[in-house]
Amino acid sequence: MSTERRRQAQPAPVSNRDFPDFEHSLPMLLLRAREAVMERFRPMLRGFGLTEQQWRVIRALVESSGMDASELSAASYIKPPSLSRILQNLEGRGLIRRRKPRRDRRRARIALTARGRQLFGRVVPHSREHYSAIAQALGAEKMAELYALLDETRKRLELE
Amino acid sequence: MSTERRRQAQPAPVSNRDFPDFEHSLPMLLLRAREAVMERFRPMLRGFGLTEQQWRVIRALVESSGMDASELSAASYIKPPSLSRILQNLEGRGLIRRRKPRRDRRRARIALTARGRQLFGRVVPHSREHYSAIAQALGAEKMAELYALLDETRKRLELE
DNA sequence: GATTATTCGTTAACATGGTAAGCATATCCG
DNA sequence: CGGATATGCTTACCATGTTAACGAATAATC
Repeated sequence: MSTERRRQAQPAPVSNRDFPDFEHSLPMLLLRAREAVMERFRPMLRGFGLTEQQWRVIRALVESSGMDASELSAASYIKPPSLSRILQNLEGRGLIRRRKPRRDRRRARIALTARGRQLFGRVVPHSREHYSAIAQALGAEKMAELYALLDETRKRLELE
Repeated sequence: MSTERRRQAQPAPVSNRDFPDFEHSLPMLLLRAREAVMERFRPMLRGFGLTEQQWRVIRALVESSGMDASELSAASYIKPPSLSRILQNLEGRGLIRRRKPRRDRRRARIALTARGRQLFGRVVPHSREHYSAIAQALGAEKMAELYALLDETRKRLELE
């Protein structure tokens, strides 16, 4: 870091006080932190032919043996239009299955196939490793703090 | 939940312990927190015909009167391919300008036009309002904690 | 019970994310 | 010098994000 010239007088060029510096805006910090985490997962998932979002869908499905598309959308935090495309993809690959309940034929019950569960089982150990590495890099304490803060942040901002 | 057959012999249905619940994985928490914040900004930006990313680019440019595309990419946290398209868009609307330095004609100097700066000026007050609302909802204290934690998280995870 | 309003999922249209490859220009180095 | 390498940006391709509108099916209202 030999270049030290960027630290000049700068008569405060427009951006100032209660408008946070670009580098320090909350959305930016959240984005960068998330990117730092995901950089570790993506290559691994890609090795299994999965995107981050496809993996989110599979994970959500594992925990409940079948849900409506709406529930799945909420659980995976993927909006219906995106989810719709993702499900087409996963169905085409035989990882999930869609059924139409007779009583309400607007809905679609989504469930993992055996193939889907099997893939999940193959990915989990790798995922686990990354989580461990992250937990170790951060320390259990800061990790817990961060979790709590993020959750409260979301709660306080969502309702209002 | 009348169907109880999925709980068969299966050597522990894979998902458990040190593999965090889906709802509580770090990437998920970061994503949801960020979404809670951005939900407030997007409609406002949309009112000015801007996407979140276009706004990031403009903000980055305001703070420095001209940068190379690479610097801009790093500053706005948008990868070169996306940035390239965004710049075409903004240039077409007369919000930014591109110039080719003579000494290195691979590079591209990007700068805001007067029109671009003007738009920035019109958006800032609204952006400020949202930031205030967020700061108020969270409280200055938690806000500071969160900033520090996020920044440290990123640092610890990026290098390794 | 026919009309209206809601709901659920999908498609459409445009913009971005992510990876790989392309192309031009600069730089290295024998 | 001149060919091999590296750099800066763009294109290409596929997947997803975001908003709006659509279509089928159900629920609500009179």
